[in-house]
Amino acid sequence: MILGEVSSGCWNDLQQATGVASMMVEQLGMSDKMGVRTYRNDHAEGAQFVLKPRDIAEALAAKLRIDDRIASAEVAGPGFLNLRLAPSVWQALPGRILNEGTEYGRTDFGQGQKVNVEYVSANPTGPMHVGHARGAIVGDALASLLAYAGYDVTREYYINDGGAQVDVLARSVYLRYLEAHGRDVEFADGTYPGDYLVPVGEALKNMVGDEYVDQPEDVWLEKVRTFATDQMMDLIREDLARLNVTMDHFFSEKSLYGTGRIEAAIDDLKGKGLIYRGTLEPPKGKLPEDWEPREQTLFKSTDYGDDVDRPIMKSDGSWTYFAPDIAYHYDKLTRGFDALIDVFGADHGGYVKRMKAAVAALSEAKVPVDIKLCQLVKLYKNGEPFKMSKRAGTFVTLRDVVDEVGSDVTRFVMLTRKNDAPLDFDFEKVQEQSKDNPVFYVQYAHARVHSVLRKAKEAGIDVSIPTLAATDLSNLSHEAEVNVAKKLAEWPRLAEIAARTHEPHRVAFYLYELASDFHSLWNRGNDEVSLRFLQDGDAATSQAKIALAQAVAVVISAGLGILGVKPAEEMR
RNA sequence: GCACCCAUAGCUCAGCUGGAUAGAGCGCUGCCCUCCGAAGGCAGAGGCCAGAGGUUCGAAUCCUCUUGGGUGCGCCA
Repeated sequence: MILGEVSSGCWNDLQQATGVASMMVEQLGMSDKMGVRTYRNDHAEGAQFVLKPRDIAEALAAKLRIDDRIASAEVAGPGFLNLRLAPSVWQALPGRILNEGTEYGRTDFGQGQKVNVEYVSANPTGPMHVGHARGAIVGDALASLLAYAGYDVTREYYINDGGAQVDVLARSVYLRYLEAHGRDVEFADGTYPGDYLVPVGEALKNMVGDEYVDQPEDVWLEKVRTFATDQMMDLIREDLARLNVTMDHFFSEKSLYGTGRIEAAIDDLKGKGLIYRGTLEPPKGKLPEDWEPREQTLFKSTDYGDDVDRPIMKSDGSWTYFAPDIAYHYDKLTRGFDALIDVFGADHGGYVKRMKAAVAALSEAKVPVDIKLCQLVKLYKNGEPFKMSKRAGTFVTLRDVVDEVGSDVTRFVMLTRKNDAPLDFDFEKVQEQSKDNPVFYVQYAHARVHSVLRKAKEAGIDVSIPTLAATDLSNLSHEAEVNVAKKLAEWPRLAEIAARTHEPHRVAFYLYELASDFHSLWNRGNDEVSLRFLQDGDAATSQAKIALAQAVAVVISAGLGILGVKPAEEMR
């Protein structure tokens, strides 16, 4: 569209390069110096090289210079094309951002595809701990990010209420129940001794009185199990609410049993010839002491890249954990999702391949599944590794963390690292009010904008959004101001990349950079009065500068919104 | 033994589909607050991107191997 007609054998390449160039320019997503790829025809196609990269770049530059949004276009090096955008391009941006609000940066990249994001999925056997928190936050932010990028997102929690661990829970609650009746109880290995079950035992007593006392397990187990898991889920929901994590759907594993749903999923695989009776080789290395070869029902996951086939049924005929999980993912597929994302803890590493194999088999490789593993969170206090063994047990609960530093800080900090890298969480550092604490730095930038707005209002300047959006910014041409505008310009592209790569931490890093550029501009105002946002007696200039500042606030709000963090209007 | 993840400045980490001189904070060095927007600011030093091969016009990025870490490994979820 920028180029006129080009008649050469390189038309396709030129078209592509032009597309890239104009896309970058249109979306303003690039810095003023961008490297346009020098292209050459693929040898495989047998096409001939007619022009040298430098010549092509030269030709391209000549055409690009015609566009008045391009201030200069110069060829450098072996064929790089440096474009400098006209100041008017940057100056037009804040107005656009103010008009669009936090919608600026929203894209239709996802094209409304249905994506299911499964996260948290902590066993309903106790309160959430810090490890769960990271997965919850990463999943939640990823879901928001995808929604921002134009996907139709469903947030889902898989309740593991079908396995042996909830029987253990029930027995543990039963012990607390007996305790509530004044009995002396002992918590054997394989029960949950945590104090958090004390009120659950009491609640059970209040509900059923002494009905279950001295009764055999088959009388009370199922009822206590249901009661206890419900209580635990209430606890977990409360924890999630504190963390500002929302779910669209809670899916019960139990609902898969006895309803033919597991069988249906396995039948699907059976129909594809992927289920068979067989005996696995013993694992190499550390051999389980009680190993003996047994014939089991296996899923042929090796057909889809797994290392060994996986058992779906135990030798006693009951399902393994894997079977309901297959059924759960089968259910997701039948609900018509175009893509699945599972956010798991690092301890599920060995589970990734078989799950991918199962989804690939069930969907005939049509539905991609991405499994994000969140590495461990190491807690520190005053630089010392920190372990809290409070009443809840030997782990640090999510509630402890949120109570101490707040949900905003917890969320942001948990997103300042790639999910597959371990994370250090230092209670002191995350609350520090300084430049090396990204949470504070980003919040502070937002607060500063609001401080400017307050002062402008006091000075009687109209800072309503429509006014600011319509303000002429042509006198904002200082490098520090342009830098901020450029950073703002990156936002839509950044959000899209973060969504495409399923990496919400990129948003956190971007916000830090934006805040950094903004603070830098602010600091320049210390020396150069002309760079301050409020210009005494010059409402028009003030409005122009405030428009830029407000645009920063808008983008920070949008970014923090994705991360699930509330922007601060003032620092205390 | 096998699989997955990781290795970037002294430290903690960024780095989009491979592109120009690899970035930030801390720490270090130097300069800057009697007043003005300093819960600081500006500038600088500091890197064979673990090592070795390979693909490519071009590699921190892709492939193979080696070394060094983390995690997981049948009837636990």
